Amino acid sequence: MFTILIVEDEIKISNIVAKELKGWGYEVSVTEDFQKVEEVFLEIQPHLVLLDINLPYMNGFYWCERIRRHSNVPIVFLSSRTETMDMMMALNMGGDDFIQKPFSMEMLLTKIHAILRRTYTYHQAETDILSHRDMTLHVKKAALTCPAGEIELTKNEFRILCILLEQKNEVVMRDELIAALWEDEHFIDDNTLTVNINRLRRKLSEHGLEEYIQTKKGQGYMLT
Amino acid sequence: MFTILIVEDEIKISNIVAKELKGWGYEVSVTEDFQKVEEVFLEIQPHLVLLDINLPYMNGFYWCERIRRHSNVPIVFLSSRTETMDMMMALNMGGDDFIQKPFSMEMLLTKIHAILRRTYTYHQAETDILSHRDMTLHVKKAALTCPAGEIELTKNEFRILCILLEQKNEVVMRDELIAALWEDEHFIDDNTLTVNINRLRRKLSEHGLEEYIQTKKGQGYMLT
DNA sequence: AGGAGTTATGACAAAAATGTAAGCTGGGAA
DNA sequence: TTCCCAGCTTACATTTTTGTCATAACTCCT
Repeated sequence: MFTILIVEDEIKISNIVAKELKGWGYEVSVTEDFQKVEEVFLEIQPHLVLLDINLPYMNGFYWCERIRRHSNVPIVFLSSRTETMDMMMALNMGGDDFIQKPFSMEMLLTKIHAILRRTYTYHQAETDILSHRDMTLHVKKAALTCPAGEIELTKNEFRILCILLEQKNEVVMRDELIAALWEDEHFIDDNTLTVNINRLRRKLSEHGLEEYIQTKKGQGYMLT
Repeated sequence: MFTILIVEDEIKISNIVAKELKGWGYEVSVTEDFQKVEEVFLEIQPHLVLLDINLPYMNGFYWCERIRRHSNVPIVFLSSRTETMDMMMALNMGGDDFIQKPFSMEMLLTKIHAILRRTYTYHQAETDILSHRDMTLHVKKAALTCPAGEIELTKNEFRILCILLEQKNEVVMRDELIAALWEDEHFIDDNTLTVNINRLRRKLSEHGLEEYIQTKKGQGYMLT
């Protein structure tokens, strides 16, 4: 469940917003005690911050800057100022969106939803995945999928493929691979890498992924 | 460097925008051939899509929906329609932002920048590392480090730890773990999971990480 | 305390992964 | 052509990993 922190001095507004958000299943904390924004923030570790710009003690930009020193939590600014400058400043300081008062609750919800989705839902799925042509590596499963099905990878195969995928369309030096796989064990047979590449290639071929790993003679390997 | 795909039928506009974006160091592709949006998309694999809503062949919503079947790339809608409904629809369909024409180039750049930051910059460092207390899992190396040094993990240990780390401070059900590790092999011994947890625990203990994995009886396991 | 249900542990055999050695290939240089 | 060298392939022994079983330990009831 998502937790949202509202930093707003107009209690009338924060009450309405908090109630509405709670109705949609969010957990909501409100603070008007601006001296304590950071304490509250650390305590509840919100998934998103709704931050009014016009605050009595220090303005929203100040708190945004403070929050950004330690956290990448999404920040949505609220403001009755309509100047474009404010809006751009908010975004340039690390804010994620800007909503002008008065706003419709529906719009607020939609924007919050979109940002939470972008921040938490999408990314999680995306970063676990490295793909290239017909193969998809599910990093956190250490398994590969292709049109022919799932391919189980050993630790070595997984590591090699990760490195190649991270630098696809670039040559990865043999040395770099050896360093990455065997760290300090410098007594490793140079041919060991070749054998491991061979085994990976075979496993790919067996599942219809042929000639994915290309040899760059005298240098290393490359995915194409 | 970031690649941006512009899908826009008014060439006047796309030219101006493309030129401006290029000036800021983005790589830009433009398409007005809407039959081929998907081909172009797959070919260039953009980091962000600028999508006009009012397109002659199929509208922007349609393409958004098509793109979202395969990709979570950020999508920013452009539209001369100002109705709130359009804007909300755009966000609800998986869009990330909505810009009304006519727009200032500055505003467009600011928004694009904010979204790219949210999508790619913030999380990058965080994603291949999962950590908890004294242990750090380097996801793409399938290896764990702790004050005592590096801990080699087997495939099963790695998978279990990934799942626990992704949901740290939450109980992970035994069923969930079994499903994640053995997918369809429903003839797996239920105790097999216990044994694997046991082995993982032992390996952690041997490196000074004791009592990290807590048993929640009748439910599953939890990292604390 | 007794008993049922759940989790932990140790042992073991089967399967998989890994490093190394020995010989092979194929293309470029002499 | 012949030779050389980087990389490839096959084979094999060793080490790891893995699933299962049998048994122990624990927890929560009554």
